[in-house]
Amino acid sequence: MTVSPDRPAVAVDDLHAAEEAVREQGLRLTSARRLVLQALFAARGPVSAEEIASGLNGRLTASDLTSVYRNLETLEGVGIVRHFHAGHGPGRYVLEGDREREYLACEVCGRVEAVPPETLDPARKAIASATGYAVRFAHFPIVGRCDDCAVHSG
Amino acid sequence: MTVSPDRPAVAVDDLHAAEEAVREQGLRLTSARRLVLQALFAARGPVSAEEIASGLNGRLTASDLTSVYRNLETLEGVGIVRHFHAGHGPGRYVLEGDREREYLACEVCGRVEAVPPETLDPARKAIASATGYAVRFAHFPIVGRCDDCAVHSG
DNA sequence: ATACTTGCAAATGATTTGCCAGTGT
DNA sequence: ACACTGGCAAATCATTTGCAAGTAT
Repeated sequence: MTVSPDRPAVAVDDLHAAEEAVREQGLRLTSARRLVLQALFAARGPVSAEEIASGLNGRLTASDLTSVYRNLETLEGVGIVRHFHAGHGPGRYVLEGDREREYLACEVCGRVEAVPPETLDPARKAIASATGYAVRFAHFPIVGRCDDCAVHSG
Repeated sequence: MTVSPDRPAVAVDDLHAAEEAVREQGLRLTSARRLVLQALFAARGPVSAEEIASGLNGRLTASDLTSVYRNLETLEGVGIVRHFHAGHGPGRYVLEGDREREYLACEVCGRVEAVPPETLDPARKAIASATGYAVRFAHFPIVGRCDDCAVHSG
């Protein structure tokens, strides 16, 4: 598939719930796995695999980048993690518990902001009636110009 | 910038017009450059740098991949070419003359379809009033489930 | 003539794969 | 015990960069 297929999202509210979800899949709860989860909870927002592996730049225990990638993939399989691409550069990973957040990226200033899903429901509705597509602005952000940048240019 | 900045688009209708546009920028019209333009016109849709370099799989003269990348970048600077990402995998390049087309990608079956901009104007309007963003669905497609796939699954 | 370009090799960045040793259950 | 994992090296994919040789203007 070209884009990440839809998986049933599993919203977990804390580290403990996440560990439960992992166990429920018959997966082992290893330290590397736990570290990835900890980082995701500590980050409070989208982070790259690299950032997780570095322990969020030293704030947490560092771990092996390969394992981080493998665990992120596993956790996406479980449904508690998701990733998206905000432009060129590494993918950004988030907990599904940051539920349904969708992203807006400004093509001028580069800012990426998250909005709750309700914000985009009208747009979703408009797209559905125009094209038949049930949209999720999850894997890619919506790209445009933010207020500020629209004002300061053509 | 995280995403490709907005450039004034220059819609060219044929190879000749494209070559004029290149000349007008004081750029040289080399055979490698011309080959890239030819491929873009022959393709009638999004193509990867690799596909262009292969001469659209043998239908045209092949050329060096590095030069293709360099020329695509140059042509994006001129404003007659643009690229977007339909998912993981290589970027896809299109002529701006395929003016303002925007893309819808189905996350289930992987289909990517182009729609004319008017189709998405209502959605654009909805996003603008909800967020203040002036949206262009140009650098990334809109990801969702197409009609067919929505029917055959949850 | 000479600056812009090409083409090839090598580098880079992101991510994946192979493989064998390590460890949860 | 034994299959699931971790860690490290090496491979892969997309794209970029360095540089000497080529060529539009």
